[in-house]
Amino acid sequence: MAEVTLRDVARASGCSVATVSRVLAGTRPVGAETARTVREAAERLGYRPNQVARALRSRSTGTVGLVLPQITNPFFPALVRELEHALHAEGRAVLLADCDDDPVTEAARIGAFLDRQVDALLVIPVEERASRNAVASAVARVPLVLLDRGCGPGVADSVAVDNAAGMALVLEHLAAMGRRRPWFVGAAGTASAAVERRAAYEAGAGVFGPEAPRRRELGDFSVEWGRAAVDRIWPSRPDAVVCANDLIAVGALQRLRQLGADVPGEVVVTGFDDIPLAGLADPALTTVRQPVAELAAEAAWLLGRQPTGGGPGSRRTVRLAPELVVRASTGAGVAAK
Amino acid sequence: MAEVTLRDVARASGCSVATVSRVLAGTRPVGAETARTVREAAERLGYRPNQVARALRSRSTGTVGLVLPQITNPFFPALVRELEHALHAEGRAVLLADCDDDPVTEAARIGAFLDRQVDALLVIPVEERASRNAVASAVARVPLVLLDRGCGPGVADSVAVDNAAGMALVLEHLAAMGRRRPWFVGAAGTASAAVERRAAYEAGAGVFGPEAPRRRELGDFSVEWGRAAVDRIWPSRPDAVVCANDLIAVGALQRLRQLGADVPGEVVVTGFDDIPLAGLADPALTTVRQPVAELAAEAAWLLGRQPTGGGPGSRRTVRLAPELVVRASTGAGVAAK
DNA sequence: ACACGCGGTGATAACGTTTGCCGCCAATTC
DNA sequence: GAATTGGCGGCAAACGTTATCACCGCGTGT
Repeated sequence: MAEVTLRDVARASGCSVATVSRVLAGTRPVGAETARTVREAAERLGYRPNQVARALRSRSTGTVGLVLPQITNPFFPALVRELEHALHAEGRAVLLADCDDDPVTEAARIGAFLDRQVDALLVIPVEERASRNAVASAVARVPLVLLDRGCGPGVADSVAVDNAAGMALVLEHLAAMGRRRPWFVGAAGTASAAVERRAAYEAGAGVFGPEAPRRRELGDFSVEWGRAAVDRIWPSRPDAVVCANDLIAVGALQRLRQLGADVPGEVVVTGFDDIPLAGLADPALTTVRQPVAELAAEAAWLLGRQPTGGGPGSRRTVRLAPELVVRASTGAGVAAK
Repeated sequence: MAEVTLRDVARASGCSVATVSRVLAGTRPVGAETARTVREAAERLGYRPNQVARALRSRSTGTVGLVLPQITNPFFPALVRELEHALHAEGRAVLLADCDDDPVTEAARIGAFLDRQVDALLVIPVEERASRNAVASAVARVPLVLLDRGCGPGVADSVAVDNAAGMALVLEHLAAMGRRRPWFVGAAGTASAAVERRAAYEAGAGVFGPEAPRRRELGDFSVEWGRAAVDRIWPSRPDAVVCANDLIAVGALQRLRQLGADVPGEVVVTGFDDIPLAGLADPALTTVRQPVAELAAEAAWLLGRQPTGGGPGSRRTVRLAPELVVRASTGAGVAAK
């Protein structure tokens, strides 16, 4: 009932440890008859290879560390799920670290994972600047890919949604619906999603007139901020509120309804990410869906094909195309009402 | 730049590997002067102990496997967060497995974790019956505690919220608000949360009259079911809809509003769990808050104090008290309106 | 016939730690 | 002054695997 080791199987099948290892790992050709005997003995004894010993010898743990800012951020669970599945499909296990949105904790967790000899790291950095050092030093030791958020240019490979394209989809949709006075509610700070989305708004809002790009309020990525922002912009009567993510949009929606505004008649609202909450809001939120499964698959793939501690020469940046999901908050089904 | 090992530190500090190991691990008294030299050398070379080697030798990986049905279930992220923090505080890393609500996957993941020599397992079982075998066989090899859901009596230690007490709080609240015709919308199936909550409703609804315990509809734990259930029960005009979890309640709330019902005036709605969504619903949902942090702390503690592969003698079952969170869906602040 | 190659196998040395055991030297005890 | 501690430190054996090397026998090419 204790631990069955290679030795035990070897003894039971009358051959050497080396041979047993070889037949079980299929690492080198071995006699058909011997193979059968060995496999049978292994089966009979219920042999399970000790992954720790295997890892020590082969210098590969079959483990990747997943480091993220806050698992409670509703965008992440779906991503984590897809990553877990993608990695498990390759036989790799996932070590999880929740950083509590703190760069110091993040650095500590990355270090701990390195000590545990993870084969690779998947990092969703907490911050653009504050995370850079930890990421940069980790990148020298294992394959690492950045997810969802960047960390400065040339630091590591990264895969994320094309925020600019997503925002462009939103603006295009608004223009097509005849909206004229959009207002942007975004997030301050240096996180790449925040920066890219507000830059894209500024770049694309010109079609609504020269003043449009300047109509923006910056706070953080929270429901509370969405509510507060509406209080500040509502007096100037926008006919569209473009939010930098779904949480902000949900807050905006709530406050607008409290103020008696007609959504989507008088003013429409859009989000970004398409978290589960978006479809549940009332009215359901028009938003930009991130291709979560593809993001995960791409990240996992990149991780595999990356030289350990590769030089700074060839950083890849993958940007995946998002998709506009039109729901009631911009008038879908309004005609039928 | 490569791997700095104990040997290197030993060479650099002019003493043996054994001594270095001892000063770094503090496992045995060692000369003050030697200790200083060694520590200095270790620091200078940037020595980091190889956890894999350590694990192989000491037969402890400092790793626990966390196995859950679906990370995308909005109740879990908060729990995962607390567990990760609690375990990390003890220096243990967390391997994560998402089972996609499938008992077969669950068994596979548990097996994989065992092969990886996890020190312990934390399992939120997918199903009461289907998960039993995998859990029972794992329990023989490592400390294991069941979380949130049970898995049959005597299989393993478990910690969960006191569902009966939570439901009692709800019924008490409804009675105090003068409600007379409650209706229960729950989940069929054998998951312990489903069973216990509906049993508690049946047991406690007697105060609303002899018919009350029988006024129930059973489906699953989803928003869609919440919507559908309302369509079935609304014709008989309940003045309270008691839901088995927040997702159901959110669906019910949506449908009731679509049907033009006045919530909370005409009919009140309650949920269970207090997921983030609950506070965001409109009207905000009265619900039963699970003590997530305490659940996690208790589970982590139990895990530590459990003999490896302990006999079936002494299974502990911890039930933590929930808390009623009263919000607008049962009329909080209504008087002020 | 001889050398050569090659499929199949066994010993054995790693991988980087922890730890049991033994020996050394100084300090204490009779 | 010799014997007995007891604190410190080194040697070497594990932990369970994989990888390297050598070996053995047999078929093949010249």
